[in-house]
Amino acid sequence: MDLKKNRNHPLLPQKQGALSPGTAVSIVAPMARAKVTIHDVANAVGVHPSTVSRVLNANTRHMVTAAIAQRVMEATRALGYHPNALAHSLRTRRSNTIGVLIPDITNPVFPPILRGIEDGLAAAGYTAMIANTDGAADRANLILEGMLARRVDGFILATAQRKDPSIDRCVAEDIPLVLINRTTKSTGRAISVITDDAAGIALTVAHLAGLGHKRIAHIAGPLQLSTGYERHRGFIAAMDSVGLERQPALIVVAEAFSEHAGERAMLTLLDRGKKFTAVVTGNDLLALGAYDALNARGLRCPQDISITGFNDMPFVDKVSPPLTTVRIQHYEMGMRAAAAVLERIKEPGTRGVDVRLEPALVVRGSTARPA
Amino acid sequence: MDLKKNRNHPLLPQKQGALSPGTAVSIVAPMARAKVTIHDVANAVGVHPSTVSRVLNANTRHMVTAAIAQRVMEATRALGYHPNALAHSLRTRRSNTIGVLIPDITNPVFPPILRGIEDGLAAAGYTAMIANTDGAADRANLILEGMLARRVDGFILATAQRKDPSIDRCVAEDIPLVLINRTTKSTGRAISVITDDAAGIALTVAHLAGLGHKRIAHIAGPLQLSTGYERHRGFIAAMDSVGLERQPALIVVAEAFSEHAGERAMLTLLDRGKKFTAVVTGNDLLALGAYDALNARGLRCPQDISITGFNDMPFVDKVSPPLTTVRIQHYEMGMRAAAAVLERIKEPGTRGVDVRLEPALVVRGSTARPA
DNA sequence: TTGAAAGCGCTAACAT
DNA sequence: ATGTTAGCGCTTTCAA
Repeated sequence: MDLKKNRNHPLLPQKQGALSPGTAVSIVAPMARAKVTIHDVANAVGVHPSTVSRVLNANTRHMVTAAIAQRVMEATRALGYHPNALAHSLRTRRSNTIGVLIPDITNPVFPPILRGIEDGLAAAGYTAMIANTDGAADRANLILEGMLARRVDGFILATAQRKDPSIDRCVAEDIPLVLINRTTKSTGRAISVITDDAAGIALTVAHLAGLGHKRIAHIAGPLQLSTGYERHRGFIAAMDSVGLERQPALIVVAEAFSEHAGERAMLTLLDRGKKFTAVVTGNDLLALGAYDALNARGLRCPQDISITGFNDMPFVDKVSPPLTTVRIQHYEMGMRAAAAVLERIKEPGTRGVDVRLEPALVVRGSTARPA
Repeated sequence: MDLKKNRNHPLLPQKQGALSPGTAVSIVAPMARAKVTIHDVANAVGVHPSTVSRVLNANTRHMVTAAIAQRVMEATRALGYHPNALAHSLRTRRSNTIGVLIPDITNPVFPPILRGIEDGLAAAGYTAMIANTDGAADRANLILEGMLARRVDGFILATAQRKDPSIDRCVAEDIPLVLINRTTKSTGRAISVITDDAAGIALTVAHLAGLGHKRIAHIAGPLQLSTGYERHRGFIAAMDSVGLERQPALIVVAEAFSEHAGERAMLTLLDRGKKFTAVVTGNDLLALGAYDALNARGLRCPQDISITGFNDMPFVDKVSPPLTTVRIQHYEMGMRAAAAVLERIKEPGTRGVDVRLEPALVVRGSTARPA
């Protein structure tokens, strides 16, 4: 508080503020503290603050004499000047920050996606502000408001529901918005960066059919999520296309993309009594849960039942048995999403183009010929 | 740009700014856009901006008449007012944001820690700003500067080296600082929230000794990290304390806490030719790498060699064989760290107290009696 | 090429 | 209880 007085009298014996607090701590304290502003730099050099500002800004630096620019730069270093991004953003209306919403960072699919986003953003001088929604709409809204208040320049949402009010909120706010991994029913002006989910599932069905499986079950993810929906749709289409009969009794929709839900779904499947030799699950977590159910029932994978996952999340090659799954381009997806928001920020007029990444089948130990 | 004119004439036929851009897009555009400020709310209600500010601020709300407060709140909603956190922070010098530096979010130990941090922070109205350093000091510094510029109110660092210049930087800046998971040599005014690493390792050594192992090897993490250092130190102390002879040839220091480094270290150990029946590794990633090495050499775990990890990171119970490891309190650690920064922000005078969490042994399938 | 002046949106003394 | 005033630290016309 007494520091501001200091700022008004730059000629007074410096460090006043740092020393006054009293306690012995001030001795231990390095110089630091005294917040030095563009103002201080200005009259250290003997120029006007606006000149300093010009020097500090890459695209206005050219309008100031090299000699002066030099002295300004020296002064910033000498005084230990550090720009205040808050003031900068307030004035320029750009925060160089992108809000990123994910369901839960604890889900292993997201870390690589986030790395892609962060790296893509960082390359352009932008920063990600990440938050977990736990799939709760009200929490998502709260977070959204907070980020809007912090004036993020755009959003990347990994939380999209097929019908999603918070997306409408962003669209209404007319702020650059990209949907990642999941998409929504009518994207409006939001653009999306996703995987071709149906194609991915088709890969697993073809693989299983090739192995000789006839009775293939499906544990679908929640259908209000585009991933759950598309993979389910893809399963049906693929079964038809390889000419396998699909039985309603062999399809169960899990209530979440989680291990626990996967286990329960598998148990349900088993309890229905209909015979099957393989199950295509909506993602790796579901598949891992299915493993647990199998163990609980004394069945073996792949000897008794083959299982496939989706995502190829980290360490899924290390579980027992190693999971046959669909590899998606996590990191690339993050990078593309970053590029997309950045581009929408630069060209607010344009619509932007949706990206659909190709998945690939990774065959491991959880699938085999039926007994 | 033309929007600001609009703001100065709140009585003019609204939406001017939104329409003027020309293109057909303006028709599609919802109302939004026109950034409404405290000012607009003020003269919609017919009061002074500062009154509106008082209403909006929880701790000044009591100084304004209930009736007026009511009308103000209605106006904010009617006009679609949303606070500008940037302006708020600039004025109050508090951003309600904490900078969080981690080595790499892709390392499965961190997500649960981050959740703890985020949840702890969110409960107090604070937000985490996360970034990955990849263990690179220069990258860390860049990020640090960026966050300092954004005026974060404090830092939580999971990146501490035992000797760490960026920590000195923060201390010099006199900004609340807490070290998490790892700590540093002389913490100065930084406080740390860590696990009792030596005690954790002692648990594994005792377990192995109890199983009858005599010749126990150790794959240590990098010794410039407190975790690597303390666990290594703990291993030596524990071996002495259970009365087992330790052979220098049975200790190898991995160059990183990674699977790859673990694999190489295990290979080195095997190549040295000294017999051993068990190996205590510095963390789970190292242990998983050791698995790979064993497989490559045609050895089996635990029949030929028992292996222990450290961290009990997610899914390590699902690998084959399920890993015996030391469980640390990831989430709790995050929570405590959040609480610690928050407290240091509230009481800048106090030193704060270091936290050392107790680890627990989790016995699974990777350890057994020696052959 | 540089300086002056105004203001981004908000809060906090200080008056009244 | 409310209004006045003066900034927070920066950028950006507009003049000179």
